[in-house]
Amino acid sequence: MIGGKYKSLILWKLMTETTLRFSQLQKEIPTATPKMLTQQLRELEANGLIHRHVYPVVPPKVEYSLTNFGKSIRPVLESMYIWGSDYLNNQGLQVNCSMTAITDPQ
Amino acid sequence: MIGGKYKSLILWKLMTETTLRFSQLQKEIPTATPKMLTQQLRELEANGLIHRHVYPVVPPKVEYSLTNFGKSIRPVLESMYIWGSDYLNNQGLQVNCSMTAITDPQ
DNA sequence: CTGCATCCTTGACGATACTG
DNA sequence: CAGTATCGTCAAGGATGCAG
Repeated sequence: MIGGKYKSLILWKLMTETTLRFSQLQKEIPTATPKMLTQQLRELEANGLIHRHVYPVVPPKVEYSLTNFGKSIRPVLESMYIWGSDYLNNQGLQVNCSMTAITDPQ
Repeated sequence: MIGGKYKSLILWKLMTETTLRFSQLQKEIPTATPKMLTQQLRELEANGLIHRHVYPVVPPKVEYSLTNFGKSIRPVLESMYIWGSDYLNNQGLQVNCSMTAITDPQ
């Protein structure tokens, strides 16, 4: 369920923003191609973690938000974030909250 | 750093057992081939999460244990375990603490 | 703007056999 | 007992182009 490369980051962004458009997610996660972003968003939706709201307008507008089930994993992501922050601080590094900081550099 | 398929499970086993031999880990994680188990153990060691103690005896005896750094991720694994358990309970399922329960069935 | 279709590369992982 | 060596597969992910 959390197998994808960007899923945890998507969820993390949605934790703090409550609602995000597709283009906003692209800016937040520039390393993810549109294809991958779409794919992982659909999988998160299929697993009931996020909700996809399509506005029937031109140009298209789609907003993503967490479901209650999605919100339930907040403690997990928080503990991961805390652990990662502590680790970086011990290394004398800054937490920049981007891909390179939250995810694994290895 | 936690990219491998069995790493979180290895760490989890070491959390409760404090020290485990290679053969014990094989029994605990039967789906992992010796090759994969070795590989992931070496990576965890390289990342400073576990310690590998080799006894110079015949037949060989190797024990694995958590380093202090490895112990520091306990809160992360615990929150994941709690979240997973809650989810399974809501589904009316039992927690069996094996691969299929802790990791993602998807 | 928000995707989908297609092709391609890569490396994680599995299977099997062998060893000090 | 605790691995190593080799080969093979397969699917995740990237690049690019097109579309409603």
